[in-house]
Amino acid sequence: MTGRRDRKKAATRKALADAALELFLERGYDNVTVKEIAEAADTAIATLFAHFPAGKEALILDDSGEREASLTTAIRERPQGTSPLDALHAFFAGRAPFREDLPAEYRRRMDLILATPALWAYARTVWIACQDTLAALLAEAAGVDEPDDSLHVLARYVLETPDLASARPDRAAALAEAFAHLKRGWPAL
Amino acid sequence: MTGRRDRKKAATRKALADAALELFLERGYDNVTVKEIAEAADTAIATLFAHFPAGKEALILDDSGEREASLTTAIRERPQGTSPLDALHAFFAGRAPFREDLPAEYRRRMDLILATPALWAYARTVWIACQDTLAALLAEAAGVDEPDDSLHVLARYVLETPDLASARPDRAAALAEAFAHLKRGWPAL
DNA sequence: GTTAAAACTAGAACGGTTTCAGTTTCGGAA
DNA sequence: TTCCGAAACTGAAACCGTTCTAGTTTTAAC
Repeated sequence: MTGRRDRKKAATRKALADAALELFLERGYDNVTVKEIAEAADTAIATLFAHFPAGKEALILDDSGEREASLTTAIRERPQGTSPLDALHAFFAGRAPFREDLPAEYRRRMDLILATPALWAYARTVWIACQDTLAALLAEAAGVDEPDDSLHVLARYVLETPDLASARPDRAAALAEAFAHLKRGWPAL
Repeated sequence: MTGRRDRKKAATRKALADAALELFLERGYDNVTVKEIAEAADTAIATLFAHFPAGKEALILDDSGEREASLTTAIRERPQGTSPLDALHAFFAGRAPFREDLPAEYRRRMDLILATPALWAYARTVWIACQDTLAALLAEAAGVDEPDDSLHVLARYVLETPDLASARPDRAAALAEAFAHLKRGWPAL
């Protein structure tokens, strides 16, 4: 399953992502070209795009379903007596950029993303892409078969909230405010 | 004020926008290059970007503050006894892509936008850019001095709703559903 | 009529992305 | 062990949107 080939492939991918992060942190996202990244990782540009077909942004914001998985656990394994919306609030409040006490490594990375419009926009689209999954999870939590319009709307608002709250002076307060209103708007959850 | 120079400038701009729309409708947004558009309008590529610095998408989605103005009237001049949220609901329900009985000219254009991810995404960002304006309008309607987190959240959710509702099978129903929940979530409005 | 600003121009350059044809590397079947 | 085919990788070319540059034309104002 994990032969030499797969190990080498993973190594190439990691070399690319590492080189990209280092260069971005050093000189800023917009001042680094994919050619430089490929050279730093000692690969061809075509190889870079073979590993990250979603483009330059994906070098930093590697998705691979990790988001959907974390959302799923956040809802499915929430403490008893906790509403799905409270679980989601806690989920986001415990992550960057809302949680403050994170290792410097994470923080620098998040600061880069927050400071780079292209990266922040891409991060948002990756979260929004979870809308169907989240709507299904909410339906499950509500004991409904299929998510209807109402749950899709809620899922979208929830996933939009981090982007929105991050732009406010007090991010955590804005996040809490948003979830408070969502709870009022969807009292059944 | 409107001398020959301004008239010619406006003509050039219109020639570019017209050529773009015609070519896009004919062959699809992604199958038309800016070079072709410039040639069809008999201008240089540099001229195209001088008129539409926001890029290729702006050839179709010309902004120029028209959106903010229409939002402002929708809220300020709403019928007495109508809540701001009802006014916004009516505002969006009366526009493409929610209103169905529009001239074929508008419809083809909107179908193009809906069918082209780049255009649809750009349209969304232009609407989202009205967030501060809408938050201020909501504050004004609520008799508050400055919009707080709560109103900024609401403004964002409202502006996000058309994009969201358009992706649902019954657009108008999804729009209504979303506004119903927003009204519950912000009962003061 | 002169002048200066503004519109326009052609062409080069840049950066992200795709494509292509060809090479190397490896896993698995024979 | 050998050999075959798939997969990773490569360099180079091409494409497209966008910006830049240096220079030309047009027009408004004095």
